[in-house]
This record gives sequence, C-alpha cells and structure tokens, in this order.
Amino acid sequence: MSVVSRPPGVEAEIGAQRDRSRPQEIEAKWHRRWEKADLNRVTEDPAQPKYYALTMYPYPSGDVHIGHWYAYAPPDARARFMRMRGYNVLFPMGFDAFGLPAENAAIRRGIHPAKWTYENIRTMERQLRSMGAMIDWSREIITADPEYYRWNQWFFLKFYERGLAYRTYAAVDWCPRCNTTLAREQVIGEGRVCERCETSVIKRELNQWFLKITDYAEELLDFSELDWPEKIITLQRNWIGRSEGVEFEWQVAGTEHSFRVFTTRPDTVYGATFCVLAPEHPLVSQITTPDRREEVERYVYQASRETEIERLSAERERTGVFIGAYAINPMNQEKAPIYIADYVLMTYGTGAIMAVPAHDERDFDFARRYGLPIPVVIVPPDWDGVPLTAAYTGEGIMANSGPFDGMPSRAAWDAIADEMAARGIGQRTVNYRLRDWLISRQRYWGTPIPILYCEKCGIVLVPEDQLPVTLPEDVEFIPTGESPLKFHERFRKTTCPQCGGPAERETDTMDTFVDSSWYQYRYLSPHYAQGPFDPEKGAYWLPVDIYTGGAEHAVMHLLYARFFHKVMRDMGLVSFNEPYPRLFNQGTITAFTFRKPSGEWFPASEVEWRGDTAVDPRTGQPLHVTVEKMSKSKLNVTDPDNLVERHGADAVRLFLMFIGPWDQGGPWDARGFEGVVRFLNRVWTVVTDPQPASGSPSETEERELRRAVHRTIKKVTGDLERFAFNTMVAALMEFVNALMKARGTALAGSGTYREATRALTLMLAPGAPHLAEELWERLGQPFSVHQQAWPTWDEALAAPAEIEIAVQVNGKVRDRITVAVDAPEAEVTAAALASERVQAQLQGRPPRKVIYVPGRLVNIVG
RNA sequence: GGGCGAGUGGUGAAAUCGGCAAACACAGCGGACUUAAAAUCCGCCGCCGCAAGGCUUGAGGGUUCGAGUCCCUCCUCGCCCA
Repeated sequence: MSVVSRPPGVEAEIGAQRDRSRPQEIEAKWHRRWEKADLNRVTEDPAQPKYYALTMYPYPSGDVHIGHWYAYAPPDARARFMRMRGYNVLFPMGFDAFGLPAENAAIRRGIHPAKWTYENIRTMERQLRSMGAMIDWSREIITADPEYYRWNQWFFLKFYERGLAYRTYAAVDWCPRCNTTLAREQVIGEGRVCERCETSVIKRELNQWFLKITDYAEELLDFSELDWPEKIITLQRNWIGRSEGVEFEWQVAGTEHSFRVFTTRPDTVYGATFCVLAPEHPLVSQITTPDRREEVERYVYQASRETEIERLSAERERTGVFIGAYAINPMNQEKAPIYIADYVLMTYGTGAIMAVPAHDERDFDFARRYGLPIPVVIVPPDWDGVPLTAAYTGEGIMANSGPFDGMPSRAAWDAIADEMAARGIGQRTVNYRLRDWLISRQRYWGTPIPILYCEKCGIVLVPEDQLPVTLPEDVEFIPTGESPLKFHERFRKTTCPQCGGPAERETDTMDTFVDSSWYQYRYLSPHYAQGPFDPEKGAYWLPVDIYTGGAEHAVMHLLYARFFHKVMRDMGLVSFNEPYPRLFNQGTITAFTFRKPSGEWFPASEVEWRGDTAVDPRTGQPLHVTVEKMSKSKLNVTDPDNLVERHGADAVRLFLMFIGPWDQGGPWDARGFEGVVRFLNRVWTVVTDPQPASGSPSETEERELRRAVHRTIKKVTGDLERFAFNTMVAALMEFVNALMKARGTALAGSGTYREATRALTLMLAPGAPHLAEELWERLGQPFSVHQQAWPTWDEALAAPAEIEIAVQVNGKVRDRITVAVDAPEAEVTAAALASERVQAQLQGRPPRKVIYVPGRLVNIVG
C-alpha cells in the first residue's frame, strides 16, 4: 500500500522515540503533590496585587477535545506566568450547564438532563485536571445548580423592578428543530439559521419575555474603556446599528389617519414620490380603498408566508401593491400614492417609509417596475441632466426642493430637519438596529422565569424570599417539542402570593446567555447566599483583568454581558463600567473534513492518504476534503487523549502553543508534534545530564551563555505578556539549542551553566508545568517551581559585545561589518565606507548620503 | 453590493516602531553512531545559476535613502452585514 505522506488531521504514529522524562509518571506524581499541597487554592490577600484571568467557561458536552485544550492551555500558561511575577492570580473554571443538548439526550436516550450534564461535568473536570491547569476547583460554578440560577431569577426580578424586563406578544424567531424561540443574535447569517443546530428559523407570534437592552444602546456604543480587538468592537457597533435621522408624520389624504416614517435622508424629502407601508402595518386595513382590497389582502397573505431574508434579499424583484390611498408630503403638500411592499419590515423603524426613487436603490427598482416618477432632488457632481440609470445615493446640490434649492445636500440635511422640527412636522431621532433581548425559551433545561400569572392580579413576581423557583426533576421527556414543564401540574399550579388565589407559573425558561452574563462575579464567592457575590471579595478581585475566549461570541455573550454589567452598575453592585476591560480572542482549531462523492461525511480517523489525495481505504474512492470547524456530526473531531497518554499533557500544551499565533487558530495537523517531543527530551538532557568536560570554560564562552540566558528571559517575558505563545516556545527552543552546544564542554560544569538550567526550568514552568516541577526538584530546589519568582534580565548582560551591521549601497546589502556594540557613529560609517565591496559598488564616486541606523545597518546612497 | 481581516519557502510559521526576509520547527537530503534499522547527535535546506551573481513576501503602481510592513488599483480566500 502506497501511503506516501502521513495523514493530516489524525494523530499518526509519532516516531517512536522515548520520552526521556516519562511524562505519564511525573504528571500523575505532581498532580497528587499539587493537590495535597493545595497549590491552586487562591484566597484574597490584600498584601499582594491581584490578577483576575478569566476564560470563557465550557458547555459540558462530555469531553475535553482539542478545541478546549487550545482555549485553556495558553491562558493557563499566562496565568502561571503572572503568578510567578508576584500577582495573586485567580484563574477559575465552571460549566455553562443549562442548554439543549442535555434535553435532546434525554429525549433520545431517556437519560435525565441533570444526570447527563453532571456526569459530563465530572469527566471534564478530570480531563482539565490532567491538563495541569491551575484551576482553584473550590470556586467552581455550575449554572444548573439552584444555588447559581437562583441569582438569575433574582436578577430577573431586579430587571423587572427597573422596567428592564417586559412581556409582549410579538412575531419572534423560532427554531423548529430546537422547538424554541431564539434571540435575534442567535439567528445567524444570510440563511437565517439557528445558532445551535443550523436549521432555518421561522417566525411565530408568541407571548415572550424580553430584556430591554435597547435602553443601553447608546452607552453600549461607547467602547472607550475597552482594550478589545478592533474586529469585535466593529461587530458590536454594526450590530447595534445606530443611525441618525428624522421621524415625521404623513397625513393620509381625505382621512383622519396619519403614519410616521423614519428616514436617514431628510435632504431627499422633496423627491418622495410615493410611500410604502409594511404589509403588516396596522393602518393598511383601515385606509385601503374598497376597489383595492382584494389584491391588497392577497399580497398581505403572501408576504406573511415569506421569511425576512427573502423579503430583504438584494437580488429579488421589488414587488408591492397600491392600496388606493394617498398621503400628503408635509414639506410640499404633494400627494404621494401609498403602496405596501414586502421590503419594508414592521420590525425596523416605524414600519413605513417615504420612497425617494432617485436616491435609494430599492425605491429606484420599485419605481421603475411600477412606472412611478423619479425626480432628481440631489444633483450628482457631474450630472448631465439625463434620467438616472441607477439611484444616486451620494451628496450633491439640492434641486426641485423649494427653498432649499442650490444648497449642498449635507447642509440641507440639517436645514430640513430643523425646518421640520420648527413647523412641528417631525423631529430628529436616533434609530437602532439592535432589538430587545428575547430571553424566553420553551424548554425544560434552563432557569425557570420567576413569574406567576394570577387570574385576579395578572402578572405577579415570585417574591425574593421564595427563590429559587427550582426545576422539578420528575418530568417526562416526550418528543412533541413542548416543554415538559407545561405538563407538570405540580410545578405549574400554585397560589398567588398577593391574593392567595390560584395562579399558574410561567413555564418558559431563560436563555442560557443570562447565566453567562454575570458568571465572572459568582466565582468570587460561589456559595454566597446574600447576593450574587460577596461585595468584599468583589472589592478585592474586580474588575476582571484579562478575558480570553472565542470571537464567535462577539454579538451574543459579549454584548449581553456588557448590558448586564451596566445594569448591575446602576443597581450599585459594581462601580466600574465594563465587565471585561481587556479581551483577547483565540482562533478556532478547525479540522480536515472528508465527504464521499455521495455527500456523506466520512470519518477523518479512517482516511488514507495517497499522495495528496484522500481516499476511502475500503473502496479506494477519492474523498472531497474541506476544512471545517470540529463537530461530531462532521466526523472530524480529534481528541487529544491519545497524544496526552503517550507524550503527556506538557507536550500537547506546548504543541498547541507552538503551531502558530494563538489568535489565528487553523486546521489541526499533528505533523510537527515530534518537534515539541524532541524539544522536551533535549530539555531533560541539558538539565539532568550536562556531561561536563574537564577544565574551565573561557570567559567569552561564559559571557555568551549568560547573554543567551538574559536575552531569552527578556524575549519570553515579552512574548507571554502579549500572548505570543508560539514565539515564546521558539525562544526556549533556541535557548536549549545553545545549552545543547554547551553540554559536553567545560562550560557544562560551570556556575553559569547551572544558572542557565535554573532559568530554563523557571521559564518552562508556565508552558510545561509538570516537567518544570520535576526538573526543579532534580535541581535540588525547594517545592514548588510555580511559587518561584519569575527570572529577571539585565539589559547590559543581554546585550552582545559586538554586533554585525549590514552595509547597504542604495538599499541593497553589499557587505556586513562587525563593530563594538557601543561604537560611535563616525567609526561605524568609516568602517562601512572602507569596505572593499562598498568601494567596488561606488566605483570611486563620493557617497551622496550616509544613513546610519544604530545597531542595524548603514545605507550608503551613491 | 458594503465593512473588516488575511495572502511570506515543500509545510506550520518569524520579522514587536519603515531598517539584514525566512528565526523556531515539520518534511526532505547528507554525515556520525549501529551488523542493520529506529532513536539520538552533527551538518545542509527560498528560487534561478557550475560559479560570480541575480531574483524573491498574491499582481501592478506609488511614497521613501530604505517597504512583507505605509498609500492607490486589482486578484484570491475568510468573517460580518445587506
């Protein structure tokens, strides 16, 4: 069989070299010792500066796979580094334990969601321990614990009291597969699919609970206190979608009716030749003339069956129906026919628009289709007066606009807005794309919404002292798609705390993003009973110093948490403005994914490579290869257990750090893993087996090794600070290569060499905590390496005595000269000019200019 | 259609402030050790060229003494929005 290259994506046989440190033994040994010494227990210590390193907690899907390792090992290394630098570091972990997969498992396999979830959590805790993460497990939170979700309910009551939680009947997004409503943020992309299961969502009209995030829209647009990736900020800004405009009123001709429109282009108001109402607009049924009624009703019905994406699609022909009525343009009193069209949505703005065909693309298409006039009111700079072939949306000079003619459109924008305000026609408003946060979920496995419906008193809050409203355990899971809570009589039927009469509980549960909106506070005091967290602990630990996690949460979790935090601030629970002042996103680990010609997924673990072609070994059929996010359904999930078992957690940690920039992610490919295994073996060799030759090393040799030590400390320190884990590992490799050269020489017996191996061990501790601890012990140093001070460097010792300077002639390197590090400029340039190769290039001409970049190069311009 | 990001050896990548492109690895090639292989250790390893030398960071242009890095146009890919 001609297997040419090793299959990527599968953890192949890693060359059978022995791991010299025997990772299986030492890792188990140090797990026991650390546990016994309670090394990772963190307590508040006012004498020490604190550092709260938070990383996004996982959903307990059942196993820690390579993506979790990628998310947790590097931040753990960085947290360890901060601890060695003298900070009291909190690096907590918990589980986002509510959610649908647990419930689906219950329906499919008859396991109770609680049992499924808690068993998964136990497994994942064990795996996280094996990673060697410095997690203080005494602070663990599990959001499915009543002790936790009680505070979700408490927050809900507080939000309600502040007018930030409300119930309304509305058309909302519904996932037919998950059988629940979704928040707008959970409906993804062009296809408008469910964030969890990728099923197309539909609209349903239901009574639902919302949190009023739009009250904070303006403040959420203030990113000035955030040190976040620009990309996330842009996503949030676009999501919130602030637009400034004017809202004004149109009178329906010959009636008492009127409607309001919102426009961002008041400067084009004189060009409005018709108006469009959303088919759902309440006015439609009242102002449609009898002769148009039949056609209008048909159109309204048709539109109701279309999805929002169909209606908004740019490629689609704009259709609509004239409803027989006219509206009066308040600026020039002209009559404009009123249409309904599906491209106007009831959910955005006022559900009605003025249509300016000359200056809006969609209105232009519509006007052309229905033969409506397209008067130009903003003259494009180079316009020759012929009819427009496309809408002109830029700026220009006003025309056909009464008193505003001749003005630049930008100035007319304000002038018309002011005029409308002065005449009482309308006013400037700000419109947001952001909608309120829909939190009702028609599912069992979530936080019950603490609300009762009483025949007499209406909506009644569950009193604070009756919290938590606990989920009943004895429920039946039937695949009807309805929440089991609906059929649980004892849960549903209760008495009203106000009047004592019969009442029914709300059977919807909360979106799990409520849980994650404040979880960082619960870690501080996970069992605190007087509030969501102990304010004394908060005073010490808050705010979070660094938050790490995936970028996929940009407009979900990260936006909700900011909103939640601002409400908490307004409640007086916290005193600062942002929950996560500093954020760093890691990339996604993807995987090679294979499909048969039939389109069926093919398990990545069974693929055979023949050259560059992936084939099914049973049939010899070539497979279609793509790179996808790891997912069980795509059969491309790699789990690192094999590698961990064989080479230890340290090797897996370092490999994941080494493969590339952490914020970049990339396809998983175990080729290259041997590199870190070899590196760790070499570390073991240089530290435990120096093999000194007799005699004493030269002063230069010692100085060079010392220089390597200090240079490496500087490099590794800087790299860890800026999350450059890949170059940190590279720097350590380089350092070990230097030690490898010193090994076996007289240098290996020197104090300098011992200093170097000591520094190496300390610098290895964040990335490879087990091996570092073992080496530390073997160096005869006191337990624990993780409680040592991070090594410091001396700039003078890190600097070389002599440096090589590139000599360029007209920007091209022609020679290199070696000079003393502190050589004065004149000396360096003189040496450069003296170079034979430079002279050859200059051919006797005097240089016109000489540029000297200290320590780097001399550029001679001839 | 709009916004943002990316494109560097056979491969993963490095170059932190406009200053020697390719650090560190993987793969490959050669050598030492070995009866042999693996492992290990040492060396070579962008492209063209016997060499001298020339060329090279998606393509083209510009700014600059000097551009992977800044600016413009275009191509490809990714993400988000429409």
